[in-house]
Amino acid sequence: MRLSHYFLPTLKENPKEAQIASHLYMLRAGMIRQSSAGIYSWLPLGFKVLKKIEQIVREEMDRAGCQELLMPTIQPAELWQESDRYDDYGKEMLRITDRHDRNMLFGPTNEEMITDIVRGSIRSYKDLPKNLYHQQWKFRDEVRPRFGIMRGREFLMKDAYSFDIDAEGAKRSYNKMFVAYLRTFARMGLKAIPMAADTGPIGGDLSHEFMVLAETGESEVFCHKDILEFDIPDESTDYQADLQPLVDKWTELYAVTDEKADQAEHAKLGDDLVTARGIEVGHIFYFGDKYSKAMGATVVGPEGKDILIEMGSYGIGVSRLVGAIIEASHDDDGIIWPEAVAPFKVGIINLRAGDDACDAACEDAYAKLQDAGVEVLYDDRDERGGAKFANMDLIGLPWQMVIGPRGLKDGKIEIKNRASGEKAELSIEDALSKLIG
RNA sequence: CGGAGCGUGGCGCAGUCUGGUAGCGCACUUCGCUGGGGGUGAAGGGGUCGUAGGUUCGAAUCCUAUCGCUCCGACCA
Repeated sequence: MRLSHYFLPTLKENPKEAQIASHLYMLRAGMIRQSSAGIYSWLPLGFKVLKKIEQIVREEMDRAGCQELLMPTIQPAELWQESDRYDDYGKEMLRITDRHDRNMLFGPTNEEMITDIVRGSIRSYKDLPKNLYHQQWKFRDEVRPRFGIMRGREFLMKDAYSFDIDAEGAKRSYNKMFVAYLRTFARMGLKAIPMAADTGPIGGDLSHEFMVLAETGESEVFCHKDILEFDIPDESTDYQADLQPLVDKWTELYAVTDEKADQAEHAKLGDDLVTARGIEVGHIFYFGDKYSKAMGATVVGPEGKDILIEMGSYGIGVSRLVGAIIEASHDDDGIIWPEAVAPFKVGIINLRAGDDACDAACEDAYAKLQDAGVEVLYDDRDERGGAKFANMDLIGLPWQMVIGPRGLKDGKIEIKNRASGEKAELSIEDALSKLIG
C-alpha cells in the first residue's frame, strides 16, 4: 500500500479525551474515530488489526474443534423473557421497538439465541458434544464508557458456547477452551494469565478470567510469580487427549482477581506474590443447565430419557484486544505491534521522494516485498524525513526500511526494528532477504 | 446513577467575568528555499461560536431550556 493513497488520518497532537496509551495512539494513528460515547468507526489501519486478531481467534477456536456460525445483532425479547434475563439485565440492554411494536434488543450476549438454535436442532445425545461460536458485534449500554474501545458500548466479541450431555463432558469442553485461550493470546504477543473468577450461583472452580497485565488495567490482580514463566502449549496440542493435567498445572498456583483475593494466601506467598493490574481479555464459564433448563433444551439420552444439556460459554473481547495489545506494547513514540497482529509488517520510508535513485530503490523494494507476500506500507509522500520517521514510529510497524540518498551512494539502506530500536545498514538484497525470510 | 467540567474552522485552544460584528498554534492549498528525526519564508482557503427560545439598538459573551461529550466514583467482554 502506498501511503499517498492510503486513508491514514494521523494526528500530531494529543486529543484531549484520551487518558490512556491505547486510546491516545489509536486516535493519533488514525485507527479509530469516535462516533458517539463508546461507539467507534474503525478506519483502515485499525480495521486491519481487528481482522488479524479475529483471524487468530478463529484459527485457535477451529483447532480446538469449535465451529463458527453467525447470529444476528438484533434479537427478539421473547427469548430473553424465557430465561428471565429480559428484566434482570436492566438498563445495560439496549431495547428497541420495531414497526409492529415488537420488543427487540441489540444483543449484549447470545446464550438465549444459541440455546434456541440448539434445542430446535439437536435431539440425541449422539449429536453432542458441540461447541459453536461467532464473532459478532455486541452492545451493552454502559453507564460510563471510557478508555476508547477498551470499554466501549459497541464491541466485537467472540463468544463460544459448548453443549455436552453431562458435567464431565462439560469439563472437557471447558478445558479445551482453557488451552485454546492460552494459545490464542500468546499468538498475539500477550501474556494473559488465567485467574480464578467468581462463579456465581453454580459454584465450583469452573470460571476463569484471562488477564493481561498492564499498568492501566482496570482491576487489581494477584498471582504467584512462577505462573508468568509457564510455557504455552504448542501447535501440536491434541485436543482429543486428556487436557486436565495441563489445566491443573495452570490452575494450581495462586492467581486471582481482586474479588477473590485471599490475604492469608498473600502472606503465605511472600516474595512469590505478584500484585499487578490486569485487563480482562477473556472469560470462560461453565454454567450447567441454567439456560437449557429455563428454555427446555434437552436431548434424548442413552436410556431414552430426556436430559438437560450442560452448557458453558467462552468470551474473548476481540475489539478490546486491540487496546490491550497497545497497552502492553508501546513507548513514548507510539505503538509497537507484535508481528502477528501488525497491520503491515514493513514500512518503507523514502527519504527523498522525487529523487530518481531513491524512487527506483523504493519501488524495487516495494515490489519485491509484495511479490513475496509481505505486507508493506510505502511512505512515498513528499515529506521531510523527520515527519516520516515520527509517523512510522507512531503507527508501530515492526520493521522500517529507510531508503535515502546518503546510504544509497554506497548501495546501502537501513532497516530498523521498531521494538528493539536496532538499526542496521545493509545492501538492499540483504535487507530484503532478512525481511522476507 | 451521583459529583465535576467542557461544547468557538479537521485537531488543540484564547476570547465569555466587563455585550460592539471572531482570533492563535497545528493541519490544509499554492509557490520558493530546504532535505537522515514532526524545518523555513511568502501568499491563501475554511467557522450562522452545540441547538432552540429570550433580554438588548447590538449576543460566542447575559438569562432559560435542551442536546452532546469528557473526567472522578459505584457496575462490566
